Amino acid sequence: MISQSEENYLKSLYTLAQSDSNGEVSSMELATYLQVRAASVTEMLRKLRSKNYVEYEKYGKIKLTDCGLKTAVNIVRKHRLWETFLYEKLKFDSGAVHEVAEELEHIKSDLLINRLEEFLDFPTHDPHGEPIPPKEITAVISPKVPISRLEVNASGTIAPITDLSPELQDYLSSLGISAHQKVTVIKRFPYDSQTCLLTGGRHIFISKKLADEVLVYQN
Amino acid sequence: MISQSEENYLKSLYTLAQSDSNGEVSSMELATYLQVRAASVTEMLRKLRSKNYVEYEKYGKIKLTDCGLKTAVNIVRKHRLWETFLYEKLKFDSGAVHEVAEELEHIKSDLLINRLEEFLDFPTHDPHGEPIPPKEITAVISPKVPISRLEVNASGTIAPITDLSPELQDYLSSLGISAHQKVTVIKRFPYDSQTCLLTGGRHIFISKKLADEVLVYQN
DNA sequence: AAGTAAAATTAGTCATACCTAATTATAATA
DNA sequence: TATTATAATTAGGTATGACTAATTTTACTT
Repeated sequence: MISQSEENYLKSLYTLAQSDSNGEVSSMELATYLQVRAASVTEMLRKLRSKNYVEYEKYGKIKLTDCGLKTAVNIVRKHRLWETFLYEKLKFDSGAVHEVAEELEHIKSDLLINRLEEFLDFPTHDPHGEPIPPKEITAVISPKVPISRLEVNASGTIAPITDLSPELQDYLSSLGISAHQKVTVIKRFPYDSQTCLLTGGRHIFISKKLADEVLVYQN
Repeated sequence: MISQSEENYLKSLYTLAQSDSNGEVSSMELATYLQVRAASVTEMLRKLRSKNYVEYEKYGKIKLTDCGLKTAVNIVRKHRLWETFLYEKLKFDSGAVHEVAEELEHIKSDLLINRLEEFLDFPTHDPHGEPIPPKEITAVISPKVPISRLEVNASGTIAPITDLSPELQDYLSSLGISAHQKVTVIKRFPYDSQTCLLTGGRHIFISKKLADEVLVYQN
């Protein structure tokens, strides 16, 4: 899981490379921009390298990897969509949107940002006139597993349930379970394999039979 | 500045006290609810006490102070307003709103949450039917100071500028400065007291004359 | 080519927020 | 009342992400 700090470093790396003439970013530039010390930058670069977000050798050039670039662009995309929301819908002054968007950009939900984009009617530019990068075409088909296959303490996101029987859909909805919802397995009782889930701040108990039917994306 | 964890503890304390018959919350209950160990709860309680959010003696009862209660209610308010937004505007399933609202509730901007409430047309209940607490009547008149009085590294939020001359308002807007905007003093040059501000990710230089005129709320 | 200033790195420290293991206090029960 | 189980606390440890101070490397200048 990428941290807020890591995201900020990646975004800054990307932003600075864009505005710099040569496209190269130094540690000092990063440190000044992020208002931290050079030593902190060095440490973070080592971590980002270990996670395959940047390439660099010590005293050498800093370069985003493909993965780092994708991640950075995605944060910029989120930032600009939130700025647009604040300006267009909440009537913020254009000067005031940045600060709040700095926080909102770190909210981790693809569904959220895609729905927000749709809600804003697919804007192409933010209030400052900067272009909003398009959605990453993630043709990654994440494998689905039944809840019964999730281990205790593991989490998953409920997959669309439209291909289940209407009875089952009703039952799930009455239990308070719906698509896109994050669930965590709290406990499984050996006696009858009853599963206790934590979701939406509540505990829900489901039978083995149901847990075999409902699929989740593992996270 | 209150941290995200501190906010979560306060909110949980409030929520558990509401649902419990006696209104008393034990450390173990908190630990289970927050999915942390009892030792972590003890530590956090000591910290919250030192910040005057809770009252308690060791091995004694836990009780929110006035300030702790206000803070907790405010987080619940933000949570429920965000849930309403996700459900009403972004067409989230009601089961899926909680998880994302758990993150959104920690965004620190009074302006944001008040504008969101207005945008949603002052809803009284969230998608689960829970009441949305009203805005805290904070008759606290925060003192305003001119930017020239902010020390280096200090931050402030630009106060409404409508009582300045139209010329000055134009000038500020051309510099990219508007009300509600957060600014940080990066540097002040002794020679002419020119001030360098960081705002919206950009550096802006303003004269002593201007810095004397523009007022900020200190944060 | 040598000297120096700036940039980058390393080593060691601190605060936050979690953890485990061991201990102490409280509450329930025989 | 003595025992015992549960709850709460303390002590000590980990990872993150910042810091300062000291050192090393690079790059510029003469």
